[in-house]
Amino acid sequence: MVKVSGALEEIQSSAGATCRDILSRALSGKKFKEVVACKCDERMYDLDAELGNDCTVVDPVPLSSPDGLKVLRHSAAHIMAEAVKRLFPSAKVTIGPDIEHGFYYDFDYERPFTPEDLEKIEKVMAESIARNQPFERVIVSRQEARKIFYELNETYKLEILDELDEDRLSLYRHGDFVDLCRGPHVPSTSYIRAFKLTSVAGAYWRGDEKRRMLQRIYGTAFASEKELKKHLARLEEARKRDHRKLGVQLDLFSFSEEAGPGMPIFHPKGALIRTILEDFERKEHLRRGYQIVQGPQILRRELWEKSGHYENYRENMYFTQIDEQVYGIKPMNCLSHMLVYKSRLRSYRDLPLRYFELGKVHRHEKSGVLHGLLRVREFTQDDAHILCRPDQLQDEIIGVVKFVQDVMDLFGFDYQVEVSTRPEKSIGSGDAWDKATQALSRALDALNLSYGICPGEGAFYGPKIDIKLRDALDRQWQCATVQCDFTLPERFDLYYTGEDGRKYRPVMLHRVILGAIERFLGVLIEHYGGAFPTWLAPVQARIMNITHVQEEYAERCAAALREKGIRVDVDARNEKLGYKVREAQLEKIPFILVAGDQELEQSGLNVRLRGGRNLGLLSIQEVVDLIFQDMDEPFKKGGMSYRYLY
RNA sequence: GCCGGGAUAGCUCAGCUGGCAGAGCAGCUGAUUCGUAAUCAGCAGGUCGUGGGUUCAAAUCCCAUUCCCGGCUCCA
Repeated sequence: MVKVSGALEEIQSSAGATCRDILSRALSGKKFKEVVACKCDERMYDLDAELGNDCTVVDPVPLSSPDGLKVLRHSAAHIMAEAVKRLFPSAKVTIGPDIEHGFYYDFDYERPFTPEDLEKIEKVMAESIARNQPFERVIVSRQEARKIFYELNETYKLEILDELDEDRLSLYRHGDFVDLCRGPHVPSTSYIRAFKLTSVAGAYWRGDEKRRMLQRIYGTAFASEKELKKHLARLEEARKRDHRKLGVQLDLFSFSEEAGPGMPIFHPKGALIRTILEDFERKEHLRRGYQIVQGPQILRRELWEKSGHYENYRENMYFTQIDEQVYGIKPMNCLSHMLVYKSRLRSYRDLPLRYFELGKVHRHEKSGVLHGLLRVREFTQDDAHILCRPDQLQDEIIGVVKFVQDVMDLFGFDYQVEVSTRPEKSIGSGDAWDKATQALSRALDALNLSYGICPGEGAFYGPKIDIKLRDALDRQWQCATVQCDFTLPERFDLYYTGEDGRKYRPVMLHRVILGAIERFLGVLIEHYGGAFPTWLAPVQARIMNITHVQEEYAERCAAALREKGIRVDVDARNEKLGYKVREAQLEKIPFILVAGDQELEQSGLNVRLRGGRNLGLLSIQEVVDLIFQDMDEPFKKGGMSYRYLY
């Protein structure tokens, strides 16, 4: 007997029965039509796969489920490959997986594909879908597979074959296209009801920049035309939240070809926002037992040699020479923090020492990776180095992660946590790595955070925790990070005197909370869609008069609010109220305060919130209280507080 | 760094196979004094990213270059 999820009765299964047999009996015709594959014990199978004897519960995989979409998109990738081979027979196929919002397939072809090629490919795909060709799974021996792909001159497939361990391999065939593939696939091509090819891009074979560059075609597919349209509309919406666009619209920052790529220029409003963020950070770090330090912007080359940066990081560094002496412009802040530690003898009683610096760093990033504020060449890190005794490491990591948690809650971010373990090229003893890695994951466990593991992704000097945020287009960006370091204390010969009077090596953590202020601000702009919470809004309130009669009153009100520390301006232009309101809305100012005759008479202001809600006439004091209350609101959850006058 | 695409007024964009560089918004001036997302009129604004070439003639075609965009690699 087999149980089918979502069906009432158990189904009698016989030897050789396929998923299709079981599911078609268990589900209504309408429901069954939507099923593209089936799942048993978390493994997906083709609808026409035979059901193993040990399978007792079968989950149908409907088209529009996450798993169904994966199957659908992967199948669409095969259909795209078929179309490409038909149009460009000498193109060689490589791999074509489904990805988060669609699929891609990489081809090796003598010339790059053009947008016009994409249209042609789409057309041929539509034909293939209209023919409703079945996807057929064929199991062959390694020998047979080699023969097939050798005859097709699919050299990349032969390379993949050589790396597989299995003796029996599965191929999928539809029409005259065959591909080495694990599956599963939709039963036939007409299951692809809505698809679109979105872009072409170069991609290295096997992701290795030393190997050949292939042509990658991206596309997406959905269970219905409606869902595809919805997806494209969502993308369109997301583009409106793009911080590069909002940065111009809200006059926050710019880039100048004359200044140089990756060098952000902050305009008054953008600079104000980052100043508020930075002040908040200074205050919050002091509250959490950090000490603010500050080092020089350029340091002698010899020091970078000592730290290992000159050997390992030189290509990313800027240098300058003065009087025969080469200086490196700092790409990281750790060096001067080491020097602060070394400036006197340290006792075990002094530890932990937490040195914090809003340090501006320069890194020569490759030109192709620059991306608005999210990837720049000059940026400011909210950087700290914690030096502690080994027995303090665990608590220190917990403290940092808790800090990250509080701050992410303050902004309302969803974030992803990853622990990266020892890479192949690394230094330090296995024991030290194990202990540090354990300390990291234990800290996350202690705070009930779920996390992924990235094996071998750690820094060469130690394991790390990365916290990643998503931008408007769902791309992930690393912001906070906690990294253990076994080398710098060694290289700088840091030590402290223990209880027994002997020398001991302190343990060191590098950590950032926001990461880079520039990147964080970029993500923040997209997160809020430019509508900053009141505590961060560069202009918190705008007072507007209706006719020139109230102009002086409006100015008087503004002075009163400014006196309380509220960032307010006055729009006294000779324009209609509707016009001024519209502009303030577009500037996403949290409070619109109207001063008309009534307000003048009653010594108050009429309050309209950013969302459009109108609170009516309030006294000046009530307006002040309202704005303060709104500024404090986000801090309540994390037990933090912040109020600053500008 | 690599592959592809792009750059026209402050912003958003039109300008077809080479033939006088345009619109809306913003700006300035004037009129209008108005109650919650755009009042009307006029004016001004461009080395068509930069450099070279082809041509009687280049925003348009070719080459180089800078920067931007989408990916790859890398990373806060």
